[in-house]
This record gives sequence, structure tokens and C-alpha cells, in this order.
Amino acid sequence: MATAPPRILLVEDDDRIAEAVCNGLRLEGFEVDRAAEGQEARALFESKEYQLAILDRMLPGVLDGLALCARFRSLRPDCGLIMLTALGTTGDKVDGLEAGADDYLVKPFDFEELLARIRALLRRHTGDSGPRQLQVADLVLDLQTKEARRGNKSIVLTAKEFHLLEYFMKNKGKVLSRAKLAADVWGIHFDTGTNVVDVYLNFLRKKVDRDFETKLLVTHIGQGYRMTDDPNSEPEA
Amino acid sequence: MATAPPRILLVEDDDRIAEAVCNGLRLEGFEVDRAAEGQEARALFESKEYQLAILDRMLPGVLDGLALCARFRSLRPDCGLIMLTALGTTGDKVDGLEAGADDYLVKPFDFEELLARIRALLRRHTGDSGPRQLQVADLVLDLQTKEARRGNKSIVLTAKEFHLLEYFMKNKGKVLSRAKLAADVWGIHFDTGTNVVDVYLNFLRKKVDRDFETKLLVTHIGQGYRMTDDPNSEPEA
DNA sequence: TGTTATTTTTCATCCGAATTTAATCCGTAG
DNA sequence: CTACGGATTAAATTCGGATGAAAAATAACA
Repeated sequence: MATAPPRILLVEDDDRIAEAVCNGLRLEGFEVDRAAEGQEARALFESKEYQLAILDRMLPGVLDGLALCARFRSLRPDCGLIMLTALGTTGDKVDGLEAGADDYLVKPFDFEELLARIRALLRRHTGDSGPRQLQVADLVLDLQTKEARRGNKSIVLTAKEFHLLEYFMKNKGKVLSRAKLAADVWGIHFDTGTNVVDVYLNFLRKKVDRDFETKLLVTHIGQGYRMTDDPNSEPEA
Repeated sequence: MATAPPRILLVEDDDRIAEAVCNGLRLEGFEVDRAAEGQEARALFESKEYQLAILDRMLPGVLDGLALCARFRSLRPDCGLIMLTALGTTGDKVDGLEAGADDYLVKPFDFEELLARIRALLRRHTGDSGPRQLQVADLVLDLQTKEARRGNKSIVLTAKEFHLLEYFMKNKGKVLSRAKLAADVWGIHFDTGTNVVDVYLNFLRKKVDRDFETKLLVTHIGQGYRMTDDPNSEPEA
């Protein structure tokens, strides 16, 4: 049984960065809220319970990253805090740590790096290092080796296929609309007339379902797709 | 059984880093002493019995990290030694290891990472004495002599090549992204647009794979590289 | 210190795999 | 029959990775 995904607050004014990070994190199964400036961030932080906050050091408005950091820390001592700082401002790191941040990251950072630190931090606070493998029926996806196997057959996946499959497995049981898949896996947020999702479903099915009796990927006409353990079950909300 | 907590000597001149690390380690239940420069460190080391010392490579005064390292090693051969090096000073790592250090870490490092290495080192020094050489298929890497050999062919490696190979062998089977390699082997924690990793993969392959039938280093396009024990883990379709 | 050799890193180019687009096919419902 | 949503295939494009060469940094040594 999957526990509730960690909830993360991202405070970043640069749309492009925020966009990319949001996407990436959602793809990894986190629940992400975003604020573009201080007041909004504060409001969100006080209304929901976050396991972790990612704060840009420099923010428009009265409340900058440092101020938020200190405030958040005093408000909820065991919420993880990661500070993002621009390159070249050496003292920043230390200031950040002194304001109560658990870690800092220099921009431009690598998403992988951010992810690693998020995981480290969540692990430190919750003791859970997350799954190394995902499983649905007899299909196993190894997140370390990026290897998939069903039954005793090894399945080779490309990067996109891997992401898509990972996303399905993390959301098994749920019906996922094309729009949501496009958004969370491809980062396509408005309706371009593309059919990549369809095409990739076809790719996945060829590799994952074609040679097997029980089909794990089910189409719900007009609604989307669903990965299921047992085909007779009702879709989850 | 309640053995005495491991005693650690931290030698670091930067107050803030020292402070942070000290706190962290004490929180983890270690007993920590700190010295800010070489003479002080030496005095402490000779007056108490430490299970482990963490040395900054660069220190003010006559005795720098390297000198201390060599001295400590000859004084107490089974005390664990971890070297901290700043980014951008090439060759440091190897010098450190040659001076007798057991491990090194590039600053800025993750506290978690430091912790992991401390634990590994303590484990190694209290009884089972860790691996002295690594092996993947017919490739053997001797951590003592820094010699590599595949089949009956001896392979000469440069410092970076050695570390990269060591990292791959320690993580055999896992797909390692460029970002992770850059971070853990080069200490590049943010996204510069470099392709050193690619180039070094090419170097390694020339030395390790080129003249052999079975290739140990596999590319996973869009995901990273992987060192594999048995190349048969893929196909079958 | 100046000179040379070695290692590390950057840069530009080429090639093939992966991704995306676009066209066509198929089944079902009206 | 036709319209609609989805499945499938093939073709176009883009992107990631390999590689050679040269530049920069570092070490070795006189």
C-alpha cells in the first residue's frame, strides 16, 4: 500500500525554472504547490502541511527567501528546507544555513542534484528511502538499473518509455487522461494537437503487454488510460 | 552491547563548516573534537585515541592536511582518515589517497554523504577490513596499488580515470546519470554545460573495453551509463 | 624559473537512436 | 453509411552520444 506522497512547496519567481522543477517533481511522484512570491508562499505554508520547502533566495516583494526560511523553520521545525542561491554570491550559502535551511543549491543546478538532496532530506526526516522497485502484477521496474522485466522476460525501455511506465506504475489503478499524461510526463500544458501520448502507449503496449495474456494497460474511451493489477477492478478516483 | 561512541577528530579552519559538521556528528552520537590548524590537530591526535580523523586539505600554518594525513597514518595505521578537498584543485584526491587517506570528499559536500563514508570507514576498521580490490567480470581494480588489470593485461590509469572506474565498479549494475557522475566524481554540483563525463567514458572505454569482446560499460541513451557484470541481462526478445 | 610532458577539459562535428509528426486504418455507435 | 475516438505504421526531425583534435591546466624536471 502506497503511503501519501510527500508534499513539497516550491517558492520561485522564475516561471521557466519553476515550471521545469514542478514537472520533474510531479513526475517523481511528489505533490507540489508553487508560489511565485513571499506572501503567497507564507499563506500556502500556513494553510497546508508540507514535508519540504524549496526557496529561492531572491524573491520579489517584501518577504525574500531568507525571511521565509527563518519563519518556516520557527513555524514547523521538522519541515525540510532547501535554499536556492544564484551563482557567485558566496556568502549566501552560509546565510541560508544560518537562517535554518537544511541544504542549499547553487543555480543553475541540475535537476538530478536537487532530487538527490530532496531524497536525502526526506530520508533524514522520515527515515524512508523510497522504493527501489515498482511492481504491478508480474511486471517489475527497477529504478536503479532502469531495467524492466515481466515474468522472466527482460524489457528494454527508452528514456521516455521508462518515464511513462514509471508514472503509470506509481499511479496504478487511476485513470490518467491524455492531458494529465502530456502535462506530467511531457510537460505539455495546453492542447497542441499532438498524439505523442497515443503513440507511446502503443510503444509501451508492444513491449509490456503484447506477448502476455493479461493486459496491464487498459483504455477508458473518452477518459484516458489506466494501469491495473486486475482488469476487473473498478478505477480509482 | 554499549560500546563507547567512536571518537572523531575534525581538522577544519572554516568556522562555519566546522561548526555545522561538529553539530551534525554529535547529533549522530559521535564524540567530536575539533582543531582549526595543524599544530593543534597534531597535539590532540597524539594525546587522545581517535577512531577517525577528518582533515581539510588546505590548512593555515605549517602543517597542512596532507602532512597531517601522512603523519597520522604512520602514527596510528588503523585510524580512519577522510580528506576534504576544495573544488578545482586537480590531483588533490590522489595525493590525499597516496598520503594514506582512506577516502576523500569534494567540497561542498552533502552531510549525508560524509556520514555514509564515516560509517563505512568505521565499519571497515572495526573488524572486517572492507574490500581491498574491486572486481567486475574479469576486470580487477586494486585499491592499494591503484593498478587495474583485465584478463592478463595490465591497464594504466590516470587519477580521474581511476576514480571514475572505481565509482562504476562500486555501483555496478546501476545506471548512473551524467549528473550523478559529475557530482560524485568531479564535485560538480550544478549544471555547467560540460561534457567531461562523456569524454572520460570514452577514455575509459579505450582502456577497459576496446580490446575485449565483452563490453563492461553500457550506454543507456537519455539516462546515463552502467557497468555490467553480465551483458546478457538485456536481450532475449 | 623556464621548459617540456602529461593530464584534464573544451569545442566542433558526425552519426544513429529516440522522439515526434502526420497519415492511414479500424471498430463501434449513431 | 458516416463520424468519432483510438490504434498503428511510416516518415521527418530532433537530440544525445561518440569521437578527434586542440586548448588549458597541472605536474615534472632541469
